[in-house]
Amino acid sequence: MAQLKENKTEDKLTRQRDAVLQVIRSREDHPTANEIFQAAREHLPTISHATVYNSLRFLREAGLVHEIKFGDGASRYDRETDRHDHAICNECGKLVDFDLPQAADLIQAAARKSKFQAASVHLTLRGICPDCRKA
Amino acid sequence: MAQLKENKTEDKLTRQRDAVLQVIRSREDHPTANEIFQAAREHLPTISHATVYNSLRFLREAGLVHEIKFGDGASRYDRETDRHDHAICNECGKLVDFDLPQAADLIQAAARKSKFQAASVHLTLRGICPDCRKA
DNA sequence: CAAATATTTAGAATTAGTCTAAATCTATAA
DNA sequence: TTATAGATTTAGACTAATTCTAAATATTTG
Repeated sequence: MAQLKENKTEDKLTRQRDAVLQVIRSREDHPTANEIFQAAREHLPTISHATVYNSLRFLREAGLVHEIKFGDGASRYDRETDRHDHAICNECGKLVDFDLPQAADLIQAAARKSKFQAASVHLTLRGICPDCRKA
Repeated sequence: MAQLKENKTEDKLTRQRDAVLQVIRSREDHPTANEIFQAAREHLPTISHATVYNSLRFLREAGLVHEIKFGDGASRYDRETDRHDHAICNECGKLVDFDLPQAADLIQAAARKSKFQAASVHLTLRGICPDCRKA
């Protein structure tokens, strides 16, 4: 699963990869691969499905985008790569970023309890978003 | 999404549902729907794919099992239904339960930051599990 | 330029999960 | 007990997300 990068061209930001990155950077929300594919096609009409997935893997491994996987279907992609937490609406599925530094502080305690060597921690709140609460 | 149970037979633990529940209860780990299907067939050879999914939904809504959805493929099912946290190994994908009560305590702060009405919080640690650390 | 390597493409394949319609089961009321 | 209505199960079709494959294209380097 872990791979070293040794080739010269392996770290290139090609036209397709850049188009994918620009789509993600231009959006406040967390688009799915398919939404990114649709948007990228407006600039690069021949870009393929597989290339979007390949580009997303490349950008994720390069640390340029953040992948969010909560079941509920497709992975979503986030331009925010700093550590942060997520809230998910149980009604409409909306996904919102926020940062709770106290969650980050629990990393040592979590490592101790789980016996894992910690890489990152991340808190998920489930509840009702402001819009759904109104409705 | 929320549904009230009003019919007489709707809350019955049928033979198929019970077989699925027993599979989950008999395991320390977190099987996928497909693993549960394979195991349930040993006791109930005619049970179908769809019935396993229907049973899992039923058991989840009844609070008898806990569904865990981290991308990486299929939902996993957990006999532990009390609030708890998860650690996921970045190497081998192993999923381990633990409880960090301090994470539960952050629910109010998380609700305040996200503006959501909170239902639950849950912390996810990513890192390297003890087995992979050895290897 | 030519060879080697990397990337992209289109479409097939895979996997998880849902849907459908027919068959079966269960509870109940005449 | 029998008829029937409602619930459940079944097999298989279907959908959606993602990965794989093999051929075509592009890029780098000697």
